[in-house]
Amino acid sequence: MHDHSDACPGCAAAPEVAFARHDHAHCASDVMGRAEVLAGVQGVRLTPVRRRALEILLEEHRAMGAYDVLQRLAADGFGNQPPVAYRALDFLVEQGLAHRIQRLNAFAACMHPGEAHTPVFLICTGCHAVAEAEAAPVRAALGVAAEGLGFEIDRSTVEAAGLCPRCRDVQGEGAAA
Amino acid sequence: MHDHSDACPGCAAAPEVAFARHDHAHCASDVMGRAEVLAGVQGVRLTPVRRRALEILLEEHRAMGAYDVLQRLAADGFGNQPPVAYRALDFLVEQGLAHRIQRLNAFAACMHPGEAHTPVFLICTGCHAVAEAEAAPVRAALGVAAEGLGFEIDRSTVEAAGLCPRCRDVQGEGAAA
DNA sequence: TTGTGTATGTTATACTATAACATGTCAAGA
DNA sequence: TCTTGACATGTTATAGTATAACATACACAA
Repeated sequence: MHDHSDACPGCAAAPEVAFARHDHAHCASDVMGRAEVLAGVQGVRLTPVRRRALEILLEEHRAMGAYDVLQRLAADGFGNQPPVAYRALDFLVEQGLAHRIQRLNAFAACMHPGEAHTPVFLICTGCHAVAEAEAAPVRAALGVAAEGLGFEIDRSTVEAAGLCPRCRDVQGEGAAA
Repeated sequence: MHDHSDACPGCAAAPEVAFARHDHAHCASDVMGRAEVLAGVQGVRLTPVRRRALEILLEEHRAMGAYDVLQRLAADGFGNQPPVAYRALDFLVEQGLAHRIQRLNAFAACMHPGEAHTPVFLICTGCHAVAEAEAAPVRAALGVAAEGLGFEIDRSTVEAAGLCPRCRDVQGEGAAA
């Protein structure tokens, strides 16, 4: 587990600790702060329900279904009908503050808000953590493949399911025992 | 539009015509033939409902929702409850005869059965055609990104939405006019 | 023929998502 | 101040996607 002094070198800034144990609360507050700033810059409003939805995603640090988020929001006094959650989540996705994980029909907080990216997602099937990985080389390869067919890419989804370092170790121990 | 003599140089074998007009019926029967052989080799049964589901996907040459397939199956005298379609489609996916397109909650026939692959999908938002593109370089890049985080990839999904050559041309004309 | 495994059919239900409309909030301009 | 308009939230209702559970049928081997 790494510790923090001033700037958070955690999951938001350093991909190599995405799956490592760390003071995620710090990362979360760091991301929240950046979200505030971004919303101001982009001229959109990070209203209570939207802010809370983002906090929930950050607290969980994993992909959550819209109905899971809804339940949490309702518990906090917000509406408890599906559109409440979907609207907040759609807003976050539009503003680049959250991502939709197609494979899971779920949403996860963006750990790099403001860096205008479409990341590659690594989804751990053991602990359901989701990390964002370096996407540029993958996109480049994808672009080449598409170009060969005369296809013009607009948006793309790259998601990998597998085991994060910790879950892999645990499984290894289990198999060894 | 290319024509065929004996072996089909069409969409199954030549990615560069995936989006080109061609005698898809030929490709379809070619793929069906290979599916028959594969089923035999793998010791599984390509039963009437499974075979018909694959034919439907091949005829359409695009990603279809399970309920669309179900409707077609029911019209052909098979059961008309969701599990009928899902079971047939799941079977096809398991055997590598079809692919699931996460982004669309839909299924498409595999154009390269037996080549044990997890392709990259190019989904045209204009005509809804789906092509399978060269995946190796993309996977390699993805593997590198995952390795950097100590993540072990099991399965991955790579899907790009955009415009196929024909739809791009049509749109270009529209914009020019 | 009788069991065993697999496939199919059916009912019911769970999960995911959005359309449509009512109400509320807030700031800019008359 | 009032009004207006844009945006946000809340609610009802429904559409779309997927699976659990159980009953029936069929094929093949013992």
